[in-house]
Amino acid sequence: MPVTALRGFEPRKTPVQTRAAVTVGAISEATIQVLLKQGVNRLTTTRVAERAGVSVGTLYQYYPNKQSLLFAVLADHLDQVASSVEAACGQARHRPLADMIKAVVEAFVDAKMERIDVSVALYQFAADVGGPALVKRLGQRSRKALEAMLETASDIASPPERFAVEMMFAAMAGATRYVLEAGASPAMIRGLRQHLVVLCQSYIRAACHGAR
Amino acid sequence: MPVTALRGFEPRKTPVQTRAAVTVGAISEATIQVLLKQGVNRLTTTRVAERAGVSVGTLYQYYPNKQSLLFAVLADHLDQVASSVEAACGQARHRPLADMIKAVVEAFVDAKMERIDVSVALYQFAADVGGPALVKRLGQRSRKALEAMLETASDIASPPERFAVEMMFAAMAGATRYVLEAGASPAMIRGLRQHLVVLCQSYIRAACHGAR
Amino acid sequence: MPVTALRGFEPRKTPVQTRAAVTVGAISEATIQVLLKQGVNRLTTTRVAERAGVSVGTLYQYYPNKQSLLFAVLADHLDQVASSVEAACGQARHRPLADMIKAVVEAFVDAKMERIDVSVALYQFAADVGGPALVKRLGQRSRKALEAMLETASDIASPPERFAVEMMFAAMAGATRYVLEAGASPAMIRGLRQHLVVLCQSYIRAACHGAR
Amino acid sequence: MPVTALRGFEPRKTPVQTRAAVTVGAISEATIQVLLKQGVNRLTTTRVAERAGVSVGTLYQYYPNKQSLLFAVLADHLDQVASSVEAACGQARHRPLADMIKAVVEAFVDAKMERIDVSVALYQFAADVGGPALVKRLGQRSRKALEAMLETASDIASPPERFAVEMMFAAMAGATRYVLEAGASPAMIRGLRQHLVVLCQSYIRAACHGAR
DNA sequence: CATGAATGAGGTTTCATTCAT
DNA sequence: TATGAATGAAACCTCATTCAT
Repeated sequence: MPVTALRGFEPRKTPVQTRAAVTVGAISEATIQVLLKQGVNRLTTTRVAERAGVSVGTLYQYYPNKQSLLFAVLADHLDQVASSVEAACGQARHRPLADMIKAVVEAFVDAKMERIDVSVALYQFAADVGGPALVKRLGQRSRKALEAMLETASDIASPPERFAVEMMFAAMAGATRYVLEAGASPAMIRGLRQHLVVLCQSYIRAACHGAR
Repeated sequence: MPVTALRGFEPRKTPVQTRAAVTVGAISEATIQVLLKQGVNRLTTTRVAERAGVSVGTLYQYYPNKQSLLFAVLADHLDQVASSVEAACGQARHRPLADMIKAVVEAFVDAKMERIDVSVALYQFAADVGGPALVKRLGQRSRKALEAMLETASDIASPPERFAVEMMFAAMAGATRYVLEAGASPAMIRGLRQHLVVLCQSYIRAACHGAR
Repeated sequence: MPVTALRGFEPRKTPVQTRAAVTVGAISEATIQVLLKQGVNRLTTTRVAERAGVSVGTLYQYYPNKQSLLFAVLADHLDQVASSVEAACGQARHRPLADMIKAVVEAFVDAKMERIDVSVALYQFAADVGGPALVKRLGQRSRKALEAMLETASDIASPPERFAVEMMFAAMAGATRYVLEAGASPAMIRGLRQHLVVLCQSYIRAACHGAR
Repeated sequence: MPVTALRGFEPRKTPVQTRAAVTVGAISEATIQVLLKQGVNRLTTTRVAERAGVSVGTLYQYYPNKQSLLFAVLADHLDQVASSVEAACGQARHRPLADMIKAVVEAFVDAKMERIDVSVALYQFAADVGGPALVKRLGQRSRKALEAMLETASDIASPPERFAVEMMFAAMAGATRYVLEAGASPAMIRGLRQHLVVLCQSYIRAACHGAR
């Protein structure tokens, strides 16, 4: 499904030359800036180009249309999150289950919170731009990393079933979104981080028992 | 805070005459129809009016702008969900914790799934229209109902803290959204329903222990 | 020219019954209020009716269209001004020229200033509504009164020619408009009143000499 | 005060390329054409663009909204008038008072009459568009030029006070407007030109005496 | 007579995208 | 290759006016 759902969003050309890479970076950053300062509704290609210091024409050299631009920015962000999760999974191998979950959940939350404003801003257009499909892709990537990690847990007989891992991810991502969109105070974010650990730990433990 | 966040979305006038009430209903229904058949991007006030069999002018007699129309539809939906949750909380009083959670989670999921298409469609514009604030409000309402119910649980010493209840709701709502947006198959929805029960039960149990 | 220019602006029916007269008065007053509080661009028939405490339908019972309403309000105002000028002309008969002019100019300015806000507000739509023709009519009326008065001046051989009288009126009305639209301070209005007397006196005196 | 009153009417960008300059000129001219042929009420941005041979979008590249377009046209016209007055003031230096006044008044009237249709048409919307503030600015500019000229009059002891100069301008502009809006015949315009000279001469002479 | 819901043409404005320079 | 002027479809929204109740 992602394959079709995501078609047509890829950027137009890969920046091989340095100048091009700089331009693409500037456009990407400008998109986020405009999004933060003006909101989705005032996010226009012209404004992005202006802020990036290039002309609209140039923007369209790198992105075939507006959607592809937004898609790229969102994909970038989710990529970073996925990488964080994968890294955490890699480092937590062979440790007890509780430690594993803690490490992964905290990595996820921290990755999201590193730039709270951006995370929140991206929710605004995710739906328009293939966001769900991208998130699903992120979910799959994370699930695989989680599964690989859980295989190595030092204190469980059998790992939880695939669906449970996906559920855990869904709960983690969903609850985070909920809290962020509710206008997260720093205290709430701390609370989220702690409670999400407990939530995921207890769920996965229950899911392992159930799987026996 | 919702108070300010939601300002300006209220409908324009309350229909006093019968004819007017019919009109408002038709517009509301038409909005959902257009949303389902054409998607958010093709949802224009003109099209909605057309489908409702009234003129645009009439639409604007009842809704000051497009946002307020979408807001009303979303608010309606969330209201129904909140009512389901509250009803379930009311009926599950004085039962053991596990039963309570099961009842509430299933009520929530079932309310969302009653019209899956609508639920999914609403996510598309929720962010534009004060959705987060509305969802937060729904969260508060549900939390209160949950707390009142949990007070009466027959098998726990002390109820979980407020934040835990909110977390549970966040996880429930967030995971549901994730699954729905991923393009839920009937099998997945069944899985969601079952697993969400386990997830919430184990989390709340853990949260109660932690609270001791 | 006024005859054709003004056709179609007359109100629909003359209020013979008391209730009707009250309604018409309320609508008229409401028009001015809306004009003052919301500006020409927000002056709609619905809003006027609302403020007047009647329904739009009722408004249209008395005025065939929006223009006729505005026309009536403007005509009313100009009528009051014309009456003031005529009264002043009547009272100043058989006095020396300078006194005459003084009396008339002051009557004119005072009539305009009695409700400065209204005077200024009316300029806003005068052009759309046959204002110039109405003003011309006012000019003719005033000219006749002035001529009749000047005939009786105790200290001039021959009265000024018709055109000169009209010019005087034009200068008086025009300068007043200029000052009001420039955002008249009380000091400026006092200045206007005094200087306009001098201006008209010296002009008419010159015009009489020239006429000899 | 004009500074604030005029805010928001400035054009959007200055044409740098030749093509752009041509476009702006065409739009400006088209505005006048539409105004003359169709009247204010039928003056729409779409029609103006059409007549100018460009798309609406192009119009909005140069003028942020309809008002700013009308404002620009009005400002242009008033600028020409002001320039005429200034030029006349410059040329009439060191001449006797009567000559000065004659020169200035005739310059003013002639500037206005050069394109009577345009002058009259502009009155139609001046009020909506910051006209009064603009006219006030014109008044100030003219007053300064007049004062500088009057300083050099060969036959008066002391120049008239500031307010008198402003009054003269107000009377001149106001009377002209009155005559034009009354539907000036050529004969009336000749009359206006002559009488306005007398009016201003006699008034200023009186004002100088009064100032002694 | 009064009401006010309904009408719908038409106005203003935006913005993704193109293409001549 | 970069530029940015131009495009124009299409969106939102208003408001004078009518007419069934």
